[in-house]
Amino acid sequence: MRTFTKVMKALSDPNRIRILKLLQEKELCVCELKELFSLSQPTISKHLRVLEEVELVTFRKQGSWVIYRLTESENTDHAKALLAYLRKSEIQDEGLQNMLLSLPQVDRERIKAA
Amino acid sequence: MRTFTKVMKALSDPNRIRILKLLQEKELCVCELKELFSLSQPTISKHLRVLEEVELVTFRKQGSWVIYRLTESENTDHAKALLAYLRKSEIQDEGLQNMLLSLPQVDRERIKAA
DNA sequence: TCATAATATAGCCAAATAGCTATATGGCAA
DNA sequence: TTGCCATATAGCTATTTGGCTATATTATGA
Repeated sequence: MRTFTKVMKALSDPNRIRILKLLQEKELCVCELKELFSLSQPTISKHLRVLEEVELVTFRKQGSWVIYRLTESENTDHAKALLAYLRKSEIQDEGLQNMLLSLPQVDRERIKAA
Repeated sequence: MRTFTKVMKALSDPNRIRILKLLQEKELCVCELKELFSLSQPTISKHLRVLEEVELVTFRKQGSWVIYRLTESENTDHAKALLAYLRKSEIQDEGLQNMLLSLPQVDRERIKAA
């Protein structure tokens, strides 16, 4: 029960849904997400932690970057099932649409150079 | 977006999940749910209102009873999709198991007589 | 080694939430 | 009517949550 409701709670915040929908397109580091959102870096990190705690996302470290991606696997637990559901769901949201449009221009190498 | 996250939030409380799993078995009035849960009647009513607002449940009135049931339909919106998911999901919870066991004995006619 | 960039953690605040008690509303029966 | 049962609403409280700023941590590069 606890697992289920924790996953649901993780999915009940619009910014976390936006993060997941963006990660559907490609893996992203915190600094890239920070550039896409109008949120402070610690707030982004906190959301990522919530998503990671219920295994909706995982990360790898590359230098000082922490690069997040969706948990992928054929498991049938709630997190995986709901990620699959989210993937096929159309989520109407202007903010998200704009982020998806600017996503191709977002690039950690460029952010680093700046 | 709002619709999606509101449904998720409705599903992020253990007692509301228990209510939905019980309604999977049969429709129930508030007084029957009150007998199953260790919660005050207003708290039950509040949870039902949350579920009703996102169309996870509907109700009909019969005398002074308000009888709730799962929203059933072939629609493909989030509430319906997640009800279907919940229906096929095993939710491990001792409290819920016990309620399911005593469910056959719960009967609004008997409660009325008492 | 030291400075800087990327990220995480701590701690604060305002808003939301889940519980409660008290009270209002609506239907039915005497 | 009047009283009672079932339910809903109002309003309180403790806790959780999503945001922030300030600070700690870690990796890189000069």
